[in-house]
Amino acid sequence: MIETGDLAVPAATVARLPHYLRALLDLQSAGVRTTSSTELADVAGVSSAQLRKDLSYLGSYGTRGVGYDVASLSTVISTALGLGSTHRLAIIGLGNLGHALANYSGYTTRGFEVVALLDVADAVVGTRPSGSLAVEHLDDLEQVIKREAVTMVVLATPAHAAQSVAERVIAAGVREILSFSPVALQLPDDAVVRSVDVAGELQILAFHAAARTATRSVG
Amino acid sequence: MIETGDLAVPAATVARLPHYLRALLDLQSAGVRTTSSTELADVAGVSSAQLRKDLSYLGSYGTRGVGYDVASLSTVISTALGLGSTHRLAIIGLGNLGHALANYSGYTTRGFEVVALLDVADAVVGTRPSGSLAVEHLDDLEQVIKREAVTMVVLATPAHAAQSVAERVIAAGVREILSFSPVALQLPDDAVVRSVDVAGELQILAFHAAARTATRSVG
DNA sequence: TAGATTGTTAATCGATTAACAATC
DNA sequence: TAGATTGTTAATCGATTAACAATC
Repeated sequence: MIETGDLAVPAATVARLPHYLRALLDLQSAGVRTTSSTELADVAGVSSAQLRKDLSYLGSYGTRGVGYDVASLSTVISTALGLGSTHRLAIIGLGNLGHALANYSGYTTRGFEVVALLDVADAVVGTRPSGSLAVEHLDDLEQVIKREAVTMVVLATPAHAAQSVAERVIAAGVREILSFSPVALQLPDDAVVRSVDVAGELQILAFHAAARTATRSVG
Repeated sequence: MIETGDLAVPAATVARLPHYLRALLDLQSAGVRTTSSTELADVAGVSSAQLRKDLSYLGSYGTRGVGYDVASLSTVISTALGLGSTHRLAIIGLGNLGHALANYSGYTTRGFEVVALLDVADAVVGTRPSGSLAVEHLDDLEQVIKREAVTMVVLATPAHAAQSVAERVIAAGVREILSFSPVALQLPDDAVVRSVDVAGELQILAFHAAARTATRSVG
């Protein structure tokens, strides 16, 4: 359960809210004005029971017998997700992945803005990987976070650097980190870290592939 | 529960096995030969009770009073994850992200090999984004999958193309897909899809940030 | 009113935690 | 033997599902 002033939302529900928002925006751009829990759940890839249960944690925004207004429900979810205010991102580490993340168009669209890029390599510092922002040196991390009022950090450094960089980020007052390093960061409890581990995801798929083979040859 | 010939492993446990493997390899390269559930759990970022419970699904590979042999436990987990055989990957969509994924060094190392790159853009087909492999045209998807004996696909296309490309991938006999498109793919039950949604992860962080603010201002 | 669909309750299921007997 | 640490059992907790009363 993640407690907000007025709401208490299970972590599993929070993790699905972005899917619902995406599904609503898809429906909206397809011209759909009103939807049902069945339709929306279908687009989002969950069961209608789960969708209704999840939405119930946010309040009661549907109309019995009718369904949900697409536009207003997306506002409700956007607001719950804190996308009203803009989140200012710094991307740390501009290797392959950091470079791609700097050029990713996904956040600029809604609620997120990349305001700083940082790295340690002389070859990279000073360049403009996304055209606009120039990469600054990691030595200046604390100043840059303060100057740009950074509220979230995307960590795309090599694994061996992730822990120490994360500590500096936290010390500088940032609490939200999205890490692409496959290491468990040891940080204070009030830090929120989400991790994306591409190799790990592939290994999970490999487990399923192995299970399929083993099951087929036995059963 | 994911059933293998001899094992039944909960999905939540499977999702943590890559962390354990990573932690073991870290310990190994630090020269540690024997570890305990406490130490390993610490490095992997879980509780020791959870680690022991998870490992128990794979069998009984520790020694009471002593701990676990780092090298042999990593073999056990590697094998369970199906990393003994090599998995042949095709990356579809070579925009920003696909380009970064093609150059990612993480998989080449262990059990995974990128054997094909596919895209639709004339400007990209024929180029060699990672130096070696040339990008082929998506029209030839089925042939390429057969020719290269592709077993897993990494989907990095724009969202609107993801569903139809995924259907072709499945029809061509591939069952494991790692998708970077933030859409719920509607596929047969025997397909295994893992999704990575960067914007979604940021939104989850934003929820936590909003919760923090709301709680602080109330409590 | 009759039909549709929400929001909620209760039942089920799965995952986590804690504690300890087994055993090196 | 005494100390350490696993593997497992039982208790708790959280998440999902199903069913339906409320209500548009």
